[in-house]
Amino acid sequence: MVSTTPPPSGAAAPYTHVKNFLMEGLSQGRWTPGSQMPSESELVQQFKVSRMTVGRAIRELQAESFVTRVQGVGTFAAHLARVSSTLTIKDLHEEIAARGHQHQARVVLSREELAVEGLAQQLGLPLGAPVFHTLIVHSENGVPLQCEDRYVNPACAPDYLSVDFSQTTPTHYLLEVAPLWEAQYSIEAGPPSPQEAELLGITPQDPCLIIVRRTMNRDVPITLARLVHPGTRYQIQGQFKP
Amino acid sequence: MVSTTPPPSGAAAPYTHVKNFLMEGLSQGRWTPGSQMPSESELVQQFKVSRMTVGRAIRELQAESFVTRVQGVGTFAAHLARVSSTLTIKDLHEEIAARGHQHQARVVLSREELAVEGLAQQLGLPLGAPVFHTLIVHSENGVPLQCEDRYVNPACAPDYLSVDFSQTTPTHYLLEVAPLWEAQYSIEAGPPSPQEAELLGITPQDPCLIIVRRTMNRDVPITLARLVHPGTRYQIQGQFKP
DNA sequence: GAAGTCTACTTGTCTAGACATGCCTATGCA
DNA sequence: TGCATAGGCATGTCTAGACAAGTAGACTTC
Repeated sequence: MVSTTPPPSGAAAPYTHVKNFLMEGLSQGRWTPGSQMPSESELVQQFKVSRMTVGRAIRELQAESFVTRVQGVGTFAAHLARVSSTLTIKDLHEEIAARGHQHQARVVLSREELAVEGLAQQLGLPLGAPVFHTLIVHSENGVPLQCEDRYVNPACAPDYLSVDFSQTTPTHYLLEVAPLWEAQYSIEAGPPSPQEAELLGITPQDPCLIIVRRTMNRDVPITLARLVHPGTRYQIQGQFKP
Repeated sequence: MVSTTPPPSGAAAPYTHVKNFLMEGLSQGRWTPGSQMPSESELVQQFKVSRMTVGRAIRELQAESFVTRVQGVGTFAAHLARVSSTLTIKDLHEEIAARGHQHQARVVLSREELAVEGLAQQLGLPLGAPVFHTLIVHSENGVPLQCEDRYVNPACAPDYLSVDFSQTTPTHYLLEVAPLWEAQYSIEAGPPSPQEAELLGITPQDPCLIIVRRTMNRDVPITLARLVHPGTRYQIQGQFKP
């Protein structure tokens, strides 16, 4: 028993053994969606571990929504019919930096404006209230990648207009001001506006990937952003699990 | 006896108290990203609970990526600079049904083909191996919404071609055959092919939202799908938290 | 001064048992 | 037959202590 090499599979923590056993069974259809899975005490006997250990394995599967549990009844294989899943969006600056490329930001516009009707509603402000408005073009190695048209609630970031956005991104700054938030987004394909086309160096006929995102901190809207990307130069990539 | 029973007025489990305390501090900037947070033993003393209880609270925050932990060093407020987050994709059929609308599927093509080079590689099959190929147009109340061009690994779904896809969707069927999977995707904006334009009733100049998705079950590729949506009629919506 | 060693602290994990809560069913009584 | 109750079982949660493993700083030795 003088094994110097820690075997990655054999010497794993007991709770991962239980978890893997359950995951395997789920992936092989051993427990079909909705059917009852082994109880904690059965797994305790089978794996010769304590109930806390089994409980942790199952609870993690529950958090990943592979199983559902009902107190007093049991644990059941989850219905995975819905394809709702998680996928990932990265901050543009980091994405470019991760590729080892140069990120440039050109601030086209940065001023205070008065909110018109739809905007005021989206930001939860009265009609005609002052809002901050920036328009920034982000480039990778000199090639325009994103046109960022953003409105910001002044109450959440009073110093927003005095930030040098050629050094940092609005997203990054706003994350510091309000670190925790939720966002609603929509992703669609469409043509750029004439101004956006000019800023991105494309024609108004070129298809663009457009993300509209509204960010809120505890029901208080922080910012509303329209991100326009040339379809030929940008795509969202990632992976997800059910 | 006094300490074990949670007071009926407090009503929440102790580990949620700890978790809420930490969450509040994070949301109020009490611990800035990267700074060290209280150790488990400090929280044990502060909340007068056992280490398991504190550990569970912190571990859940870690799973939600609010904190990062390093063995032997401590727990730290996570850098939320990356906007990597979860967003949701729903099954098209359910999405339409949820709106109370009618979903129709027209099977344009359903046959076995021989894999050409790029396709064979993507599906992990030898060159010239048989693959299943379907081309289906999905409509909402008669309006084409999606052109689904899909290749399927026959080993994973031998009966794929005999399924009536005017009744169910390939996604739904494949979920039953192989309930657990991972997927890689890319989302981009681009023009449709001439055939896709005709099937969708649009012109080849209209911008489209194109999702390319490869689904795998434990490194075994199941299916490769190209989903083309008219930009004016379809958008991905959802919400996420950091 | 550089290299190795010791120690304190932190997270990672497990145990064995306990009480509480919720659900189902069998039993007993009217 | 109808209803109330008591078990049985499953999950939900907590405790107090234990050992392992990794890190950083202080200390000792060369």
